[in-house]
Amino acid sequence: MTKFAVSFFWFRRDLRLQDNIGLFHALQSKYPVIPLFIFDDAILDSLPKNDARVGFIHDSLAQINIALHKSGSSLLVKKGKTQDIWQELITQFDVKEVFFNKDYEPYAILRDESICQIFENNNTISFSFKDQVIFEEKEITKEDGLPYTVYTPYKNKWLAAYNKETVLEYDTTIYYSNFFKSHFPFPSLEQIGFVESKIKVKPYSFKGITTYQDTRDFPAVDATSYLSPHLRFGTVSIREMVGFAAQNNAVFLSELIWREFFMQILYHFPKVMTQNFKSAYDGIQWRNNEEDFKRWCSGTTGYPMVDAGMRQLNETGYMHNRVRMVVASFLCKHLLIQWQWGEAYFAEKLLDYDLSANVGNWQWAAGTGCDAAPYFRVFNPDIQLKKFDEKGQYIRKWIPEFDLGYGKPMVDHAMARDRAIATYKAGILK
DNA sequence: GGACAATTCCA
DNA sequence: GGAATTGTC
Repeated sequence: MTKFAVSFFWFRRDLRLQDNIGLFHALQSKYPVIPLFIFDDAILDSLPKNDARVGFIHDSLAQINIALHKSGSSLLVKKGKTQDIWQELITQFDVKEVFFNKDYEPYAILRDESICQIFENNNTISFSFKDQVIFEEKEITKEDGLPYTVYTPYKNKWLAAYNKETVLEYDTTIYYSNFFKSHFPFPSLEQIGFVESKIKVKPYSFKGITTYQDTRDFPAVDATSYLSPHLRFGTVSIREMVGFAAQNNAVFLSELIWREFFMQILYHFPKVMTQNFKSAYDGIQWRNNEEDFKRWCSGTTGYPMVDAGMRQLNETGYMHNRVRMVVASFLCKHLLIQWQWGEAYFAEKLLDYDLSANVGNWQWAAGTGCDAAPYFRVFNPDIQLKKFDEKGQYIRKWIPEFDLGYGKPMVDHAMARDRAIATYKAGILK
């Protein structure tokens, strides 16, 4: 039996057809292109069966599949070990070329190296592209070529480089006729081994970007852009969003630059996944009390701002950014629980969970990170509440029993603050 | 005297 | 960012 000579486009965290650089190049291959997604066992095995992010991936793939039907094509969806799937595909098809967009996480880098070895052994040519970011890890560096570890100079360099660059939109639609004609079966979520979650990813809004600097500190005002899960899974193009932010809101743009800042930090310092960026902080004697941690997770600390945030997270997979800072500071400073515990909890719950941003921001809150909050900065959850949710609308939304007499704080603020500063002081190596 | 703003310290 | 201290009406 002769095998079809084909090319593949491999979707990973770029779940869109439009303005997708790897796909744009794939469709100009001289072979028909099979679009592929692999549900990777190495990632899925550790997730709960109702993980909302898997549901979102599945929904996004379904939309891509429907769009492909219009060109007489369809998405090939596989589940298993990525290596095994590719071994199987190269026996089924005469795979001439494979195109994909680069992913910069340590696991992804190793995985892609091992897959590219398979391609090489099969005489398959592979092409990878920068699509997920404006500037990748080695494009914005100090004059001596070393990576930045302080945000502001990184940002200045980033902006200067961006203004010089012409960022194009990659129109893939003109090449749709080069998709491989097919009607691959599309698996249900259950066939992937998951069930639907009550938690859903919301659509993003441009309005949230335009009003960002005026509304971002007030969690009761639902002015959130809800962009983050879409950037995480690539259901929008970063080029489009950066372009819009650059035109409309410099503060929002700055947040998108933080995203790339933390991505390059993770790339150059992969130890930050598990260890303090500042090793001088390794001597801090964390209390790491399990009962305290449970109260934090469940939103029953007795501090309304903290509890409302954790309940919003548990119920929706989102948490307002200001509140993220408050709950993170509370865990690390008031409870003296190491940031890794909070990081793991956010990783499980957040719809927009991204490894680089999660460890970057947790280490920022703990004070252990690069360009982090100073150790003596301890957010006062009650003052934060007064400043940013003056009428108590946010806390009442997530704590319905609030007016029925709310519980006592699990720790006294003044005591916890002094304890945190003293513990850090004693633990930070000179 | 006390309300509130500005300043300084916290490595 | 918060708390203590100092300044101002």
